[in-house]
Amino acid sequence: MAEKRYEPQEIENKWQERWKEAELFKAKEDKSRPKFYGLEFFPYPSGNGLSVGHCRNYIPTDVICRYKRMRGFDVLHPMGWDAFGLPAENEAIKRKSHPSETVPKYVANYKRQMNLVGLSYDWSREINSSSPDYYRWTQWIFLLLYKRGLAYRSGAPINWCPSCGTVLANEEVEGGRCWRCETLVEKRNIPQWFFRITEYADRLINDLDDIDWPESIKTMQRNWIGRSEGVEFDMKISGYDESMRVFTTRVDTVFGVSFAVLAPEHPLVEKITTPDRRAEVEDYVKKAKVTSEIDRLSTERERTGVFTGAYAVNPMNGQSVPIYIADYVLATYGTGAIMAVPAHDTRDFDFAKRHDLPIKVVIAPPGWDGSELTEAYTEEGTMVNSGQFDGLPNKEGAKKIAEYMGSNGTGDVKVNYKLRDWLISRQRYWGAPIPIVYCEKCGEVPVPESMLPVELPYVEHYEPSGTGESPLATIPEFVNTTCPVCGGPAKRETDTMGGFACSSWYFLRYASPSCTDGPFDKDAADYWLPVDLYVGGAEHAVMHLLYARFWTKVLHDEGLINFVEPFHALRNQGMVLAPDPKNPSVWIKMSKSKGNVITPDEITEKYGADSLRVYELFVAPMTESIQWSEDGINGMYRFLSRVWRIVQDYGEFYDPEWRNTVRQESNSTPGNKAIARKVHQSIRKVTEDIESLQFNTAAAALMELLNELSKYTQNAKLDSKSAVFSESIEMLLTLLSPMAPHMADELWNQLGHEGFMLDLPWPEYDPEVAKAEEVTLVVQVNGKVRDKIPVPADTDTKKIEQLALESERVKPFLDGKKIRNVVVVPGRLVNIVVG
RNA sequence: GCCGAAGUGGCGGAAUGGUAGACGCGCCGGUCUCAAAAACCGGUAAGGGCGACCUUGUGUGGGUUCGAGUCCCACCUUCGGCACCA
Repeated sequence: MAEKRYEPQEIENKWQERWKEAELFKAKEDKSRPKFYGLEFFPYPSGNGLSVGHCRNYIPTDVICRYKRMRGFDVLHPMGWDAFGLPAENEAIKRKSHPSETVPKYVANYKRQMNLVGLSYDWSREINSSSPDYYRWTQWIFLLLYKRGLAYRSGAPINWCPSCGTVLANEEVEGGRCWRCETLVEKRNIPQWFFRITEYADRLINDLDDIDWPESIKTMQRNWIGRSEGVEFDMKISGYDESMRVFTTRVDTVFGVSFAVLAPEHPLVEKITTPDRRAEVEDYVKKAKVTSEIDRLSTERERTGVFTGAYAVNPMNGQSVPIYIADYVLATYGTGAIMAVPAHDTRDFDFAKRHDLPIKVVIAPPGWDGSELTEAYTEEGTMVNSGQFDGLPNKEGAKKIAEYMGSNGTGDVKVNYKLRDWLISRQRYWGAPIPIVYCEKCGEVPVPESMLPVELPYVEHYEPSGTGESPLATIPEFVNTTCPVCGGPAKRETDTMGGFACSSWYFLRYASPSCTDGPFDKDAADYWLPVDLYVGGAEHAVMHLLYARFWTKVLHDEGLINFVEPFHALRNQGMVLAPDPKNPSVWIKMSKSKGNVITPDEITEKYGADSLRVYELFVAPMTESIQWSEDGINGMYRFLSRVWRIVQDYGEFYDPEWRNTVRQESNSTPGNKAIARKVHQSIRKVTEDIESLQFNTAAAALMELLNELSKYTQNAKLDSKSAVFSESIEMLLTLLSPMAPHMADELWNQLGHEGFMLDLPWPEYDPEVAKAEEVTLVVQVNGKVRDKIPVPADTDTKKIEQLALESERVKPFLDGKKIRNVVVVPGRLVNIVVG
């Protein structure tokens, strides 16, 4: 047989064409079979194209989808484009083009690259969030939220990114900076559209218990929502007919209040400040306004604040305490006012020290001798100096005080959240227009469903104005319209929705991507959803992954779907790291801006897509970051070349009818028996590993199988068709096919078969064949290995013990010592305990 | 500071409480070759011994157990997240 070298470039393109012609990856809705919906975060198409880093996201899902297909599932594995939004628009600006031109160009390139890697997407379901067919339904869902009272316009202070020229949601601000461009955000007061995600806070926390997500992401969401239970109560302000309402989670410490604090922005500040304090207070308020955002970034912040001149009364003991304003109290959380208990809160303690305020202990630490505290005591303890509550454990005291306050009307149990409503307006061009018009007579009017989509007009100059006004506001033909209610003159809302609106429901659209009478077909959504496995980066923990859960719950409440969580299992793939060109000993994330990108194009050109795929699967568990290594790829190329060669060298001994005789033949010689055993052990191992997403060890198992098979072919001296060899090579190719699909299909055809391995059933292992006949008995003395004895797998305990004690290697260690115990673990080891 | 994840050869990483280092990379030696590359075969935790073997070894210190990389306690380090949320 003429030896053919393994030239992946030749075969890969051929098979990609054949897969396409056969529509091999088209999702079938058989419905008599189980379904599997595998999904990756849909990317925004960038001009930089895909790197091998992006492939780390797509390859594992591709393997599991191909595997599930062979397992007999109806598989949905779609791909689409997060084409609306800031990243796409910024990129077009940078390249002095228009997003409507750049997006299709970049999409075509992404698609080309994805096919190059052999990803099994059903392209008949491709979606694009910037297409009117799609965003029409984004607008439709906006109106649904509006109808349900979950979308509203408000003038609360919001975060403004001066560089992006738009407002941002809270989730898009990281450490006081814009998450995209790292510019410091400013506070502005511009009326904006919000989604009332806070209404779903409790459900968003509780339902986390039912989904298979990384614990770290769940924790991040819980912390972001930040539920805390406490008590809200009134403190009367001396000399005024006013009181300040405060929130505390430590009502048990209320007898230790030695001052109270208002946020600088609190409306009461103006009213209660005494004339002699006014100048200083106003000065502080002014400073707080200007510097608070920047200050927040410094870790060692001073606990500043000023006295207002007013006093508040502690409702529990009637004591008057001074009221301060301080920027460590936030206007946006709770009531914007607190009771301060320096003895039991570290911030209040610092403030009290700095301003010379009393520190009164009311929760005694265990063994407390009455001395002064050197730092706040925030742990549990016994209540002291707390009137009738003295002597109670503080937790119990908290309950009693809350009850007492409830009964006399001073306070109530209250739950607060850190979560703020989701700000959706953007003063940018490239997004779905918010479907609202403002009529002089009728006021705010939603655009009727029949008039959707509100199309985004094409404009030459779409750059952000930076004034807080959307670029759409400069287009009279867009702005001026008629009121859908009264027909009178009206103006359109000119803000667009942030990109996270588009991505909050796209996974539903794939179920019925061309549905025209709704965002999706209910039956199709109920069949395919929820997503069984969702793979993407962890950076979306409190953005996309939170928003999508919220929208899913709203759609469920409207009766449009029958599930409440969109993504059953979630995994975060690890990053691909490459050396920093500025400092090659440092590994950093592969990115265009750092100049260390490797493209799949150059790698497939050199080694082929299958080598790239196996490399990214093998090098580490999918959730770990990896250090890119071309030597590593070459190793995978070598592995695949050896698979290739074994078919070239021994393919003539392959018999497609091997099933008839294989068990007989495999029992004929020890060599046959051993390789058959390895084959069936490998089927078990690879199956289990793919099921549990441990692709690295699955690939390692295939390498082991190949190593054994190579030895077998060298020793067996094959001279005619062999059922044992045939089973081995067929199983090797089958198990390899989800990871290296091009090579598998090529060799499968070279062995004389038609069609695609994807259409084959996944093999089952035979436990009888996989069973080891002989095991290595490890003999330990006091836990140290002293001998290894091969024994038949079914040797009984007594015999094992006897063999161990008779071992020549073991004897010297028993010499002159008393045997105290012999532990026998059948099939594994013996431990002789001497003393 | 709080929360989360993780520390294993030269490197990436394997190990239901039961032979630590599977598999791969790199390196060393060999075969083939005029030579090199490729390919193939063998070796490769550290220390000791001619050797069979022995000793040590999974971040540190304790503990539980016949037996601990794995479980428990304390600590150290790295990475990721949050950033005064009362």
